[in-house]
Amino acid sequence: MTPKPDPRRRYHHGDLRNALEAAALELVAERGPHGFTLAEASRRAGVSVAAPFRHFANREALLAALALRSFAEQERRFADAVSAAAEPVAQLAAFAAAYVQFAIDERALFDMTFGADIDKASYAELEQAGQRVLDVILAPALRLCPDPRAALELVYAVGAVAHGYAAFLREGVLGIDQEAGVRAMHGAARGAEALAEALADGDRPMKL
Amino acid sequence: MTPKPDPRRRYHHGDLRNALEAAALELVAERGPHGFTLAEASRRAGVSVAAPFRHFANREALLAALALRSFAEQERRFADAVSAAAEPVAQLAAFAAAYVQFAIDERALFDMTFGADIDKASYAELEQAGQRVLDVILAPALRLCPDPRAALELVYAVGAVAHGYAAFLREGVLGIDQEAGVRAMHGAARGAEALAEALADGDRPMKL
DNA sequence: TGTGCGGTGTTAATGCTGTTCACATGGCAC
DNA sequence: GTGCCATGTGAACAGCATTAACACCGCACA
Repeated sequence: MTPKPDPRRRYHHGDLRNALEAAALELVAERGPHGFTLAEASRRAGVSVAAPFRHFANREALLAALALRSFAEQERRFADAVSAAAEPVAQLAAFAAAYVQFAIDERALFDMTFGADIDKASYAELEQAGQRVLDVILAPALRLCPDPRAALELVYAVGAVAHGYAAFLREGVLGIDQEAGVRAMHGAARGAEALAEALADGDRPMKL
Repeated sequence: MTPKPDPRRRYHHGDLRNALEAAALELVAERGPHGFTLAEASRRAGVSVAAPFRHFANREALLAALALRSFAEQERRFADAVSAAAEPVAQLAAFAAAYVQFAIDERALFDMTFGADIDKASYAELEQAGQRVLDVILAPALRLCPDPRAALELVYAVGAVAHGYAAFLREGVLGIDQEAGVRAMHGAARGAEALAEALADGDRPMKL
């Protein structure tokens, strides 16, 4: 046998950090958002249960690292989606649709960012990364609402409707079949359009 | 010492089920959504760690019971809020505001219903109770959209924006001060109005 | 007024978890 | 070639959910 038919057999794993993150995502995908266990991830990576602590301060730190990756991936995807549309309203709708699409395609990654066991206050970078995700639609919002304060409100409104549909979909509120996903994407996109047109400057402010 | 300076000292607690639920809510309020532990709740109720299993099949069942209480309380509150408004659009806005208000006032209860460790599929009553919460705005939605299918879409859209703001607030995305809560309520209410007017029949369907 | 049964509690034990510690290994800089 | 340091190991600990066997005691029934 060559010395390493399986890289995990070596005393030094070589890429344990990534292996652990991958195993964690696997576990979340298989067992749900709380099915992740340091011990099980270690087992899958072929190392002892103490090994992860050389790479992460604790269990939460591993989850935080994954949440960071999730936000980065979201930012990338949503920026692509936004830049594929021309008009601000369409850009906001594209963002909302992409948000729901991400929750479908990368359910495990999506689950890391909300409701995971992460005390966000302990990870300042996480908050910033989360904000950057919403910053993706700041430019189109500003084209609709030149007042920065109003634009920010539009950003949050569109983010809220997108996140709401994604959360409903994830919880099965809209059903568990594939069509539920399609309805969620359409609903989110249509909701974003409605909010954009209602909150855009030039329209009358809503009564009360 | 008298035999029972503390009612919890008796061999039979008398109201352990409720005591455990109360302790669980206390723990979630103190330590966050995942700070709940059967063992700690038992300690606070003054019983052994095995006692809870006389009242709940397992840890998840206790959480499910609380989620059920949460949905019931939501239904009650939201129905009140809706019936306090006259016009359908205002009713939807009142629902959204009340939704966020609930997330503020009863954070622990709110946390039980989303992202808790409950496998909803195992608790059919939970799904029904969750649906009933949204049914609260079915009547006003039907007044705006006589077509039941369109009305349901409006229900989900308003629910999504309300839930999105509540989730953002809970995660600190909108800030952690009291004013963030106010902004979330206003945003949710305004978003609900915008969605209601955009999706109401008689208006032109959104382009695309 | 006794009596026994069932619901509700206890103790003890199991196996899993996160975390820490002292120690082992081995690749890389010198 | 040698020694250092990052990265691994194994053993240990405490806390957790869960189960099983046993203890208590109030209430229905005689």
